[in-house]
Amino acid sequence: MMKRNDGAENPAYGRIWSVIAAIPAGTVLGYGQVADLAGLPGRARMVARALREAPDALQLPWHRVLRADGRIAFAPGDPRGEEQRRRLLAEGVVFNGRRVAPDAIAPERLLDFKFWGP
DNA sequence: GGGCTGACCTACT
DNA sequence: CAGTAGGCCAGCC
Repeated sequence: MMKRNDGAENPAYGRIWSVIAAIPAGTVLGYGQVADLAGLPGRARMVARALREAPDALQLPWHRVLRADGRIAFAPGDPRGEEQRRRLLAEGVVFNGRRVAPDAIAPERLLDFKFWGP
């Protein structure tokens, strides 16, 4: 019989959560970028699942993760998306309509430096 | 083992 | 610039 909790024990989830926890306030990242920094290229959807399964005890800045084009992943009107937009605004992230300002998206180079140094 | 689902991505129209 | 189509990968019946 399959364990339903198998995904929560996946070590990849731990790396994903670590990357998200290291995102500086006021900046955002795409799911694909998070996956890439976690050493899991092409697994953006796994990042989404990891966020969904993330325990509240970790207090992850989940609101700093959005789509590659800078839009909120949730559908417009979704309470979670509303809260995400509200938290980002509180951090000084500028919204241009549904998308965040391009300069709010952290370049991968910068985060590589943050993790591994020059 | 086969098929559906999803907090996605890229390219094209 | 907005909307659509196909692709990819892992988790769960």
